[in-house]
Amino acid sequence: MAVTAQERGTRSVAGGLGHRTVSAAVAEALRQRILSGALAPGVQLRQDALAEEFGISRIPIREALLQLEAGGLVKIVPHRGAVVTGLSVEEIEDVFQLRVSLEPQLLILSARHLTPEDFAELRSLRDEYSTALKAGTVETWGELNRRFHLGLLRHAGRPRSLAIIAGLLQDCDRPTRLQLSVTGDVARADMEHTAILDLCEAGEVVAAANLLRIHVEHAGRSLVEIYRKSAAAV
Amino acid sequence: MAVTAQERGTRSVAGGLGHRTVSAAVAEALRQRILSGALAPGVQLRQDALAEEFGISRIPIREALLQLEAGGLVKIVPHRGAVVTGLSVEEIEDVFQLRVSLEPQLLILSARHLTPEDFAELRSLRDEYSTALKAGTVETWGELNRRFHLGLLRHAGRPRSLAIIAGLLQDCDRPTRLQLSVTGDVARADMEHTAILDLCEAGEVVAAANLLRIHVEHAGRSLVEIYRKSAAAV
DNA sequence: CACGTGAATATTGTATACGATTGGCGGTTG
DNA sequence: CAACCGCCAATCGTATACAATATTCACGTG
Repeated sequence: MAVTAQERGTRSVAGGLGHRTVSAAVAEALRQRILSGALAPGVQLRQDALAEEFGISRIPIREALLQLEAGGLVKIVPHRGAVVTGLSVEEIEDVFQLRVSLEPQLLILSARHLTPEDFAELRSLRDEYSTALKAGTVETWGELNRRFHLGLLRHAGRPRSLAIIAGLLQDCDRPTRLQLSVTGDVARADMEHTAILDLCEAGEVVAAANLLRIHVEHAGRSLVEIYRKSAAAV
Repeated sequence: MAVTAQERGTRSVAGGLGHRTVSAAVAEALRQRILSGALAPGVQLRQDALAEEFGISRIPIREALLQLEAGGLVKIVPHRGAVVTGLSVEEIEDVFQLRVSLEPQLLILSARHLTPEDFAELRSLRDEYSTALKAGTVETWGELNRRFHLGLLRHAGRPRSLAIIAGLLQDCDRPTRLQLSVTGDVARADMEHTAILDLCEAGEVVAAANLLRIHVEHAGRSLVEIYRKSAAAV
């Protein structure tokens, strides 16, 4: 067993039309809406409306909402419905602090097991990423960044840690769009990704881990600062 | 009608107080069964059987299973049902490694904000805990240990970290029963809990954090060792 | 005029019924 | 004798229907 986190790399990301159940498909659709910002924090999701919109019954809607609650994207209150969640500044700081605590440590474990194929894939991701940034297609950035970071840590042999980090990255994703569309940290992140890759390939795992730590620290600080300025965050 | 476990609790699940929905009550009932070991890893949970046993429809059963999947207690495969999950040795090592990385750090943040009321509660928990151990009532140990550790870290101001640690502690819980009924680490854990409390109250937060780290490290090593010996772990 | 109270309404929670998918079994065939 | 194919039973997934609960608003009362 222990197959909880592996398959999501190959299957669930795979394609929109590969879903075996309706509820899973709805969950994915809603997930993307929330992550893309189309459904803002605080919005209430009414089962009837969603059911009618998707042309299905309420049962799969309910199950999809439960799956989303598992990922922390909505909060369900009995008899009162589901509400899209948002992160407070404290929670964002916490998420980045966790990433700082965990990611470099895992990179040290994972780096020396990265294969040439892994490096090829990571470079490809980085390229996609910088292309997407130049094109201004912010929608895909979070996903690409997530896959990049997870790809780096893939071979750490720590499945539970990886699952946790996947969740943290997803939570970073939503607020990060804000950061990216505003600041110039974009280019910096791109350069840092490249540098981390180079250090890993050169076998300088400790230096790579340090840079990764700085990379995450900076992203966190920058994001928190922006969040504090646009103080409307719930 | 082989198993009518409904009798053991005179009140029907639907009438259980504290739960506002049937699905939540079922989820809690199943959770306790899994955590207590009554439902071993690998066991398949059939919705029809559970529905009949609880005297309710399959819908709340399904939703309860989804909630359990959120907590990682079962794995649901489309069209093939839910199976109780077990942790591999690697995952257990990972869980304890995560606790080692996170808990001491949070204790440093939390310790100086612990109030006299907090200390009173923590001492009470520790007393309950040692009493339960002398009485051999292993069932409650996990819950008490969880509340003790979470209570220590309560004021760290890191909500997300706390939620993650809560999950880690729950995952430690199941395999830990094994450890406790076998080894003599019981008394040691009790003493360490007391010592950690004393150091916190004395303001020696760094020393307390160090001891906490050692405490968790030892529990992890001991458990992994036992797991490796009784190699039946799935 | 403020405020508690009650019924009406909207929304969620659960039961029942039907359809879809999976896995196994027996028959047939090379 | 082994392997393949189609049928059948078991189980899960979804739709429809009903019940329970929370929210809203009008109403009467202090």
